[in-house]
Amino acid sequence: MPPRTPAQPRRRESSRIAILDATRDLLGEVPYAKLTIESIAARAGVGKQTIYRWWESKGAVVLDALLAASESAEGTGIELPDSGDLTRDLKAVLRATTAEFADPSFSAPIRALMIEIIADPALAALYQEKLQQPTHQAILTRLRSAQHAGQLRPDADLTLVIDMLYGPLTQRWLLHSTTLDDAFADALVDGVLHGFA
Amino acid sequence: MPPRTPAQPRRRESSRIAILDATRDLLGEVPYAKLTIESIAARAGVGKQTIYRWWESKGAVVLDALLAASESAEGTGIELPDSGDLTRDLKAVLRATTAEFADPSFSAPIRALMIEIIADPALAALYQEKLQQPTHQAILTRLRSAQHAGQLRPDADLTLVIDMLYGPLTQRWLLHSTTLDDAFADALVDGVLHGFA
Amino acid sequence: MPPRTPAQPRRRESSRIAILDATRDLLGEVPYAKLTIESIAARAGVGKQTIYRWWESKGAVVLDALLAASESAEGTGIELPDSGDLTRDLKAVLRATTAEFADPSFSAPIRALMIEIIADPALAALYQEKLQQPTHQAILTRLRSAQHAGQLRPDADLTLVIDMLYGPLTQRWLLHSTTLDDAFADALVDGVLHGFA
Amino acid sequence: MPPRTPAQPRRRESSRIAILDATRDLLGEVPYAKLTIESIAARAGVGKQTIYRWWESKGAVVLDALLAASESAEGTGIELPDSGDLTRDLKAVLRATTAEFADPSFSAPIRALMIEIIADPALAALYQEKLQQPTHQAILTRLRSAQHAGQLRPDADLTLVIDMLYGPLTQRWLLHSTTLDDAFADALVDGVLHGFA
DNA sequence: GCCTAAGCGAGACGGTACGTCAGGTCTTGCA
DNA sequence: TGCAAGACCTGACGTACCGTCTCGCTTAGGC
Repeated sequence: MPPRTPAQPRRRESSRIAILDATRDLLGEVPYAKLTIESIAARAGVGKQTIYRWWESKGAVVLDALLAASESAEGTGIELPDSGDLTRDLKAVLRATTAEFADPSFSAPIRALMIEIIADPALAALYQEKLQQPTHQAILTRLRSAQHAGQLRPDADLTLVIDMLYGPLTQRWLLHSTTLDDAFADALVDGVLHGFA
Repeated sequence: MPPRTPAQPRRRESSRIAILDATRDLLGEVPYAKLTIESIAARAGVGKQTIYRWWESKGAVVLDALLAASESAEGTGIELPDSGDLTRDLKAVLRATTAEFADPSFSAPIRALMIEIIADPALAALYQEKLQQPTHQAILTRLRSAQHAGQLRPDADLTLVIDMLYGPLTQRWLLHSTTLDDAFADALVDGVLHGFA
Repeated sequence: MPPRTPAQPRRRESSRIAILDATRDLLGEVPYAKLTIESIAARAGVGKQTIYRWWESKGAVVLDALLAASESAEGTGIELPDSGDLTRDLKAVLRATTAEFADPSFSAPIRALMIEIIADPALAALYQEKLQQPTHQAILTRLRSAQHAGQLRPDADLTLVIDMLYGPLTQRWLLHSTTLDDAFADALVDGVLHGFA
Repeated sequence: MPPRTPAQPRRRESSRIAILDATRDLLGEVPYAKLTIESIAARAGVGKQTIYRWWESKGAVVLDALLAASESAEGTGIELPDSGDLTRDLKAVLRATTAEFADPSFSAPIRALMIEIIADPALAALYQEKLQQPTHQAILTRLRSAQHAGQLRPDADLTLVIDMLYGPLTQRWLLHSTTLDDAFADALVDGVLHGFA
């Protein structure tokens, strides 16, 4: 007797997409507190159970929605500019991030995700693996290139560098600081690269 | 008719304290999502209306609860050690913060507050003024002293320094990163003070 | 110190009435299977919880709705005609019951209640006490009068007589028998009074 | 090409039996409200669709389940005792019915069926034809024999007699009356045969 | 020291969303 | 092609809290 196929669940792709689309739409329309499972299901034309069947929490849906968006946006992968001048390149990247944070249609969904992540370690792990890691990889590549070019100390902890670049930025953004602008991005890059002592 | 006295609110102090105590207790016992106004009122032996009368939101109650705790803890004010060696002093401070973050009974309430702040700019402003500012003031004092001693460049943006010290730390903590230890604190201080270029 | 009043629940009468009215209205409009707690609450302009707070089950609501209707209808109490001729009086009463059973607006609610009662002994007890007992009382009075007049045997078990009058009637009605008419009512009365041997 | 067989439904007998068995089992185990199509399908190891394909409603399944049970029990047909004494024979029959009603494993399924019947005229017709009619036939036979023997009036409406015997009994049983015992059965038979006037 | 208005505990209320359950339909392989 | 398995949309379930409201009670000023 042939091994019976374990009846793998025949998930309906159209529903999956409708749910993620609805989530993204709603994130742009209503304050996050109003983003309910019911509203997602209604907008997607889907039963609530279908959401509960495939996602563990609302945060997981939001993460997936953002993931789908970023994947369709990137295509193959992200790459940082490499002009040979590390300072200039990093400033460009951080300024871009700053601009994204300033645009609610971009930042609102991520802010929503952050709220879920902070309250849910499991989701945080998923976030790091799926969303953060690709970005970090791209920056790492650029930093290594700078290391080879002698623009960064050979023993520099590149992970730490990344955190020192993004930590303060994210911090100010999450806390609704008004002083999150290009000047700050520039000063941050300078500070990281030259130190203060 | 005599001029009516302006009827200044006769708030009951014992209820205020009971509410803040109950909030702090519950933050240590249940996951933040389970911290409801009703549970606070029940635990405090207080009517719900009494909470709604005096606080604008659950976040405001949480902020007040933490405020009350920190005030009773500090007494007059915080002061950083000043051994003359800035590096050593900052490492000590960041290691202490790291330790606090590692202790759930300490960090859970702040994490809860962060969730509220991220979703509510008004609360964020209150947080910066009431809770963050005193701490930052203390660090600023220490940094200025270091500037005078020539251990920090005279033109250093001290606010930026603070963000570069705390941003990465907070970031890792909020995202449940496992690599948040003394070594990281030390490397962070070294990175900020010496730069990587 | 005076004994503290035990804070008896301050139930809102207007809601109670709105719920019972809505229940009765719906029983006349939709098939019983569609009578949901949610539809009652919506029609009554009331939160679901208000129903769950004061009634144990949907059946209890239905019973109360019928009770309220019958109370407002009767006023003080029911009384059977007493023409001196028991046969004639009983036939009149059973024919009236037959007519009620034939009118859906009358019988649909009771049919609904029966469904609940059959599945719930507790509700059955309530039904007997609150709805059935008054009717039976009235018939009992008439039967006793007939006993005194010598139209019924002195040792007749009047409760049994009532069941023999109403049991077959109800039975046919519940089972949707088509042969439930005045002729049946008449024959039933004759049968009960004279027997078949 | 051979003439295509006209695709008569190839119903799987084993599934039919499994469904009826599962229904009967569950009726004895769980309160009727918990008897769902899903639970039947799961217990029978059958897809829900198979039930929907062959039965119109849950009530129809229940009816079939009881039908199957009674058929297997009886064999060819039921017959009442005929001792020559109608009173004695009827009392024996009604006492037996009373005993059945008192045994939940016997009466629970019928009670369930009653609930469905009361709400569904179509099912009621089926019930009368398939389950009730055979029993009534048997009683009719016995009553006719009594008529010939002069123990019943020649003009007695035997259908009415049956209803007068079973109506009160069923009534009390459905309404969970506690006073449903042998004494009641006996008094009922006496009442039907001799009347109360 | 009494009077009176406010704060207060309690908790009912109209709502919204939760997460679950079952209904009845549809789809996908297996037999 | 009948069937098991189970995903799917639908809609109701009973619960938890929301923020508002109404009750008496208590309690602190102002007379």
